[in-house]
Amino acid sequence: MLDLALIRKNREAVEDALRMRMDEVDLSGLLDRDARRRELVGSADELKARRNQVSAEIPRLKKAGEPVDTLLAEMKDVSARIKTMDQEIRELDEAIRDELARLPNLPAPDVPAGGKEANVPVRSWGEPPQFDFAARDHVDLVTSLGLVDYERGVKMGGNGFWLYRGTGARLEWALLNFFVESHLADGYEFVLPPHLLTYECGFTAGQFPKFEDDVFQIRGESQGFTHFVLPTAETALINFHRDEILSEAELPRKYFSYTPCYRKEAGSYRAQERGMIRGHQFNKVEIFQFTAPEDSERGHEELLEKAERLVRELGLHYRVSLLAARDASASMAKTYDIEVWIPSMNQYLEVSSVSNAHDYQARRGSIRFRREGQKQTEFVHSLNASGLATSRILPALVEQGQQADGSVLLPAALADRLGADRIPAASA
RNA sequence: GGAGAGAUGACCGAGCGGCUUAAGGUGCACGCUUGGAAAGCGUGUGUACUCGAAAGGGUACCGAGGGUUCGAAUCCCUCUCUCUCCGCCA
Repeated sequence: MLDLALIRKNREAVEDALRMRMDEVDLSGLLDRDARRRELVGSADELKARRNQVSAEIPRLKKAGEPVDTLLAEMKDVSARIKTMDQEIRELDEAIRDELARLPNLPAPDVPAGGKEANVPVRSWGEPPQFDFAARDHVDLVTSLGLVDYERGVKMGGNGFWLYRGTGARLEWALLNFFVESHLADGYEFVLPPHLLTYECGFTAGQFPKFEDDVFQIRGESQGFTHFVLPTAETALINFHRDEILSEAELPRKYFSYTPCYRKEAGSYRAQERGMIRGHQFNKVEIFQFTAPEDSERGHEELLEKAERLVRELGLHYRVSLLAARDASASMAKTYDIEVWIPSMNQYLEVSSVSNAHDYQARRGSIRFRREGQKQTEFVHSLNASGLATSRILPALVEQGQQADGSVLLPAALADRLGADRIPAASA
């Protein structure tokens, strides 16, 4: 959510920034409603002050035996007018909040305009592996090695699901453990949140109202939308401190979660994205920070470095891009993507989005802090990053690590956990 | 799922139509006191909107929403949540 006071003061600048993300921007309706609302609040408050004053007067006059009939009549009228005004104020409040809630975040000053094509390469690490044999793709590899069972996964969950089995399940678990231990070592607090969340959680995250249809919704018999299944742990973690006021000394707060992530991905199936590149359920460890505004830039770089380090320690070739305004999530001011190389697709795919929301989510969820000695509260900044999602790491691992004999070499970080430095070729 | 109880400020807790500017206590902050501390005494102690350059006003908020009334924490209605007991269950 954007700051309405900022919009009032710098309408032109805000509209220009929004145009980087929206085709049509016109805030005049919003500002008209805001002006009308403030005018009404002023008049209604005056009438209420009068009412309070007279209400104190009446029992005094009665006690003194003075007549109060004219006052009572006046107050009856005053109360009726207040009621009408309050009603209109409520309607305006709702309209303003709704309109404000649908506006995306302002891109940070160093974010390039444009869509995907305008993304800026930041750096890359390693080299794409060269194969002197016929390299296989991840679907072929994980299936023949007995790591992932797509057919049985689909039998259980339908299209878009898979299951990990045997060594594949152990590999998946080892990856997640590797991530978890890395964040613990860096002093992040481990949080295992509910997976079914209330509407309010999705609103705070910036997921709702715009993207209500992207998540799996749980509906009650008559009350409609009661919960949704989290599409990322970010939607849970941002709500950790919702409606709280933190002290300056408590910042930054650093958390991480492991959860499966559930997404509808309706109509997004592409033949190229078969396997586990885009499914309805995948595993992810999410890292999160709440910081003071002046520290969020540093926190953002810290999260980027943490996520990158994980990919590096897995020995995977990757690159980092700064996303252009229209390629990043609408809630975020600035986002880096870490993309890992998938040889069979001849393409880099996102394994981590590292984002700084500035105060956009904090405003939606009223997450504030107070500086030492200050009375006024301020909104915190919120930052999130995958650290990491496994559903593209595993394909990258098996494809980049595959050997001529059909086995797959494992990086030390995983070999230690699995007690073997390679996955042997399928015996058949 | 059944039955009952409750929701008041950072916390505990009173209040049950105008004597409430939400009593009293605890905590916290500052001051007095002290060699230092404790105790004691004093003062202060929320969130938000709005007007204002500021100083400072005004308004709202006693779970949420609506109603009755000149006036509601207090009366009425609806909803939500929490707790206790019983049942079922991983």
